[in-house]
Amino acid sequence: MSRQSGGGIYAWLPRGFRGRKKSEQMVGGKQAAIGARELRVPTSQPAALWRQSERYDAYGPEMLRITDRHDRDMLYGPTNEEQITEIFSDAAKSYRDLPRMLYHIQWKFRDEVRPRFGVMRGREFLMKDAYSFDADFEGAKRSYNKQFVAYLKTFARLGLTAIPMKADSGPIGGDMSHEFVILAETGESEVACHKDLIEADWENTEIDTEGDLQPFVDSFTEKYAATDEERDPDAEMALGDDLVVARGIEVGHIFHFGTKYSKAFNAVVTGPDGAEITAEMGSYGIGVSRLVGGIIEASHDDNGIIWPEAVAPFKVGLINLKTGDEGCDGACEDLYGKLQDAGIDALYDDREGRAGVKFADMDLIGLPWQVVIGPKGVSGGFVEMKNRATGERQEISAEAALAQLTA
RNA sequence: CGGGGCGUGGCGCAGUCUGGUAGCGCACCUCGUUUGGGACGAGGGGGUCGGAGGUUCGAAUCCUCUCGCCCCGACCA
Repeated sequence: MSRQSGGGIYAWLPRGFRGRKKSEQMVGGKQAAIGARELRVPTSQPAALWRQSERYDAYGPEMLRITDRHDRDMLYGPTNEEQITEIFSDAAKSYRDLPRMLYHIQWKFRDEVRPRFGVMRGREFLMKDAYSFDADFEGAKRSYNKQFVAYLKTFARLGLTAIPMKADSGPIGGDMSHEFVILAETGESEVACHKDLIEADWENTEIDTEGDLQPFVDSFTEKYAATDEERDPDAEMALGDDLVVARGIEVGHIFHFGTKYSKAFNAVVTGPDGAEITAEMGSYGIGVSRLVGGIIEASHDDNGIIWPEAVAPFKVGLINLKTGDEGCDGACEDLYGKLQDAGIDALYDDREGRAGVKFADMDLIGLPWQVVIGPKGVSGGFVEMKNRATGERQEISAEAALAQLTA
């Protein structure tokens, strides 16, 4: 899956990489669906940019500072508001350029005092960041709500129960900052919320993201949900049996921050009346590398990982029980070829070795489906198809298996 | 940054107290027997013991310095 290269720094090995890549695509797809456009800004940044927003000195030792050969101060980006705002500022001149939402998926570095939980909290990590630019607060609120809904859909698609919890929104105030927390046994802190928030099925809820999302968002935010430091004993008491307390991992954070950066970078457009409008901004993050850790944390059993189909490195694992046997090799290669032709990602175990090892390894890898082909099946004209999550097996023809996987 | 711990074949560890030239399990390679749920036998390869300096006839082991990593806390996607 991954291998540590230094404190809080990890290499992604092929199988883990595929899972991460799928997660990226999934997360990105949900951003595109609400109209965000993808771009990419560099990992290394000039310190001057951060001096302009007065964050260079404010950021502290978490920022990895670098000096280049000309003795210029640079840094490995812990986040990207400055770059994106500067880009927007250069390009947008008219109110007609608003609203605008941009996102990217990029590596960041935060020199955490104490990295831990492996990829869940590394120093170098992959993050999806979206930034919104609106003409006024009402517009910013619409953008915020779109992201709110997109986040619910994103996490639901990954089989995760992600609960939006009110977060500290700093000097801005209001309820325009939420952390999305998934529940997992090894979460880093204790969280509490109304049980309705956990039981909701949002993946299959139809939501018109162009309509008024406020009532929908309100239906969440009016229910109690709090991270460790925000908890309210009185409110929890009042909930009684509706209260759920569990460990949580923060995988996303959305917030509105007004004009802090648009002022610093003169992100100003001309309004319909010729007056200048300073863009209202918000930013919306999802820790993608952390998410992969969270998915595995939330979805495994004693035998190994159970990948959600949306982000599994491969959809199906093909096991040749008797490599070297003409019938088994032929049947496997035939099906493997057909799966590839159909565009189905398949992992083929053609190792020589004992059946038990292959079964155990495939369960450990945790692909959603397994197709087992052995001498019995070859002579009987069937393959065995197993669902990793339920353990359900069925003996069906190779054609039926193919049909089911391509459906 | 405070507190604790650990660096010995690819992985997990023993050996360190009480110095005598490195061992175990797994993995790997070869051959044979096995073969639908983590096989067995025989043989084999691989480590200047994190690094530097010191003490000593002799250092994985003792001393000094240094680097790295892990865990607990305060902090973060």
